[in-house]
Amino acid sequence: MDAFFASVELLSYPELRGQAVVVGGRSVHQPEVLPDGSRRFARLRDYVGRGVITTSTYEARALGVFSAMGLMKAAQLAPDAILLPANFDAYRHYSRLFKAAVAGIAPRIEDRGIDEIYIDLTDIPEESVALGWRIKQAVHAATGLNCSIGITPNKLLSKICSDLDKPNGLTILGMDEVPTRIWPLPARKVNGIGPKATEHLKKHGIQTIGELAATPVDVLIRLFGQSTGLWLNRVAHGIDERPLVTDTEPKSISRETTFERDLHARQDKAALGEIFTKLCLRVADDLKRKGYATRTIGIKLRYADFQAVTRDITLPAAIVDGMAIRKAAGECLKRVPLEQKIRLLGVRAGGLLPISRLVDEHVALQTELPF
DNA sequence: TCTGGGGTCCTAGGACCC
DNA sequence: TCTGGGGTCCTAGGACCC
Repeated sequence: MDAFFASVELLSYPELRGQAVVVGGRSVHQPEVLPDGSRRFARLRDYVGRGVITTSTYEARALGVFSAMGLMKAAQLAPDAILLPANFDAYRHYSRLFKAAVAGIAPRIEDRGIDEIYIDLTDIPEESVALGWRIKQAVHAATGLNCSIGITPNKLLSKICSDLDKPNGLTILGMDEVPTRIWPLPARKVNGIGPKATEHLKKHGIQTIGELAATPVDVLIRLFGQSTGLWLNRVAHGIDERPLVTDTEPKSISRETTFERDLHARQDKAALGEIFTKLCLRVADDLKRKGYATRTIGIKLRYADFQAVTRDITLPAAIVDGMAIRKAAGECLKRVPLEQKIRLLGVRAGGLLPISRLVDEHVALQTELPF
């Protein structure tokens, strides 16, 4: 989906179309409705506090303001940009709508988060351009939103191609076009090559996917290790045999929060304790709502210097209860240094077991009892 | 007042078991 | 007077993605 969060907001605030708009920050900058019915919006320059941009419109991107950028920094680049708070319930609603619209045409879908999917079009007997536009029109009819699509032989190439013609793009690519259309692109465009790998490649004179393809595989293995080296060689040639995955069980459920100001374990003990308990109860609530029990509880701290540490503990039996989570998380907390001030605290539940299966095992156990 | 929140996957070492 | 070879589980950290 194109600039998904911002585009959903524009459905509510059509007068902002064509302007630099960003979504992010803490939710204290709701638009104000004036007596004449018009709305007054917060500007980036008015924002004070921690937070990042989650989405910016293409007009804001033109000013150098992108996702994950700190709001204070973005305010320096685009002080007049409109700032809207995130409204996740609305985004989840439109996410369901667009996925349902696609499923009406092509039911084999892999979820890749709130605003992305892979679609298996293998068995749909329709020419790709027509099919692509039919999907885009169905999505627009259901949501009023635009998306960008790449139709290619595999997930790797489709992901790259979906990005080539944004916004409202449709790119179709065959294997024979990899040298002409993929090789000129920066290696960073490959899903899985992030900032670190990009830097590493650059140090060895590799900038484009073509240069990566031209690098002997044994060189890549020497630089990146066996598995990453082989993988880099394959993706550079456009090869990707990963299947579409239509249903997956979650592996972990977590909640974390960054404080308005850094807190200290001793000076702010009461405040931290309250936040900690709240996080545990929220995780418990999420578990219950989604129907999972957990056997591994973990915590995460981020110190004032942005260094993060994690600790976790695996219990002999699965739990769901909030206070049991709090107790296990408390054990983890004892193993972490607390001299430095803290900016973030998080609680995670791993080793998830669907409660239905847990009950089944319990029943099975009972029926096996000899007495 | 730089740097959110929710995830997945991988690596690597140590414990432990057969 | 020299210490195997698998396998799994647990823990911590880090890269990466949306």
